[in-house]
Amino acid sequence: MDKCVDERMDALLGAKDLESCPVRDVLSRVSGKWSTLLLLALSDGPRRFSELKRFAPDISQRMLTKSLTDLRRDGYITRKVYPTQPPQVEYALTEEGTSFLDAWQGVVVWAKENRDRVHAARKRFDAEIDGG
Amino acid sequence: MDKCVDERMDALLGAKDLESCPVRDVLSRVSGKWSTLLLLALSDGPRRFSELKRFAPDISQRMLTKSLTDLRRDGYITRKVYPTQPPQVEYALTEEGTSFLDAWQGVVVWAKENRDRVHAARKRFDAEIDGG
DNA sequence: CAGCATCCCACAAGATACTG
DNA sequence: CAGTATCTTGTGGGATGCTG
Repeated sequence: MDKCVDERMDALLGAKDLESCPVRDVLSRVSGKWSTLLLLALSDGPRRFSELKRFAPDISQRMLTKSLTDLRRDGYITRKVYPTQPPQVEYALTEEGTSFLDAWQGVVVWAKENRDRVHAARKRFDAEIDGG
Repeated sequence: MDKCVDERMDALLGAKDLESCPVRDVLSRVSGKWSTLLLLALSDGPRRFSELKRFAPDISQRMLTKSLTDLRRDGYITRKVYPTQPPQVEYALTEEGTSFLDAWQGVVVWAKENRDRVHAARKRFDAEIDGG
């Protein structure tokens, strides 16, 4: 069902050679509330669990763990355990994660450049509604 | 609260001159299940409500209406009503919508190019879990 | 320190029925 | 045809407490 959506999505993009859900499938992992932020947090280099938590204090521990696991599962980051006492765990971007971030930057830059336009549009729209 | 997240996000991107939530705020509108698909559907030219519905048969009418309204509110698309009987309504990309799609294409292309890698990573990860 | 388990809630999204 | 209104459900995410 979602499959056919992606087929149409692909049709629009010029690639007809698909057999299952290419785009939505991949992007779903990265569309969560914290995923891209965590990838960005790792873009200067490896970070420990507690460093990431400090970086995003408003993330719940549950979601930090979950997001990191999901990103790891899809190959965006690695996890290295140092058998110290207490234990240390270090997360780092893979090449896949780095190349994704490159693509993602385009969207982030767009969002920043067009933020005012978007807000203006919202204001206009809401005013119209009020006006009648 | 989300504000500081965006500040950190921006810090990572090198822009410190912010005062509220620039990135997440803008992207939230476009992170829905249907938004980008509908924008893509409009990329060949204007489409009527029923055409969009046919393009994505698995969208509910409620979500089609809602997504189109949201996109319109943020200035990505326009809505033109032709006073015929029965009525016709035509949706079209704005320049803002078009330029967003340009940025978005980068991510879509990445997703398609890296789909196999992502799947392979998932398989590896799940196998490890099983193995112990 | 770096998690996992459990409970809970808000909100995105679907289903269905009705209207100008 | 192009919606609106209402009810319901699924799930992303938060809060809290416990462990190696």
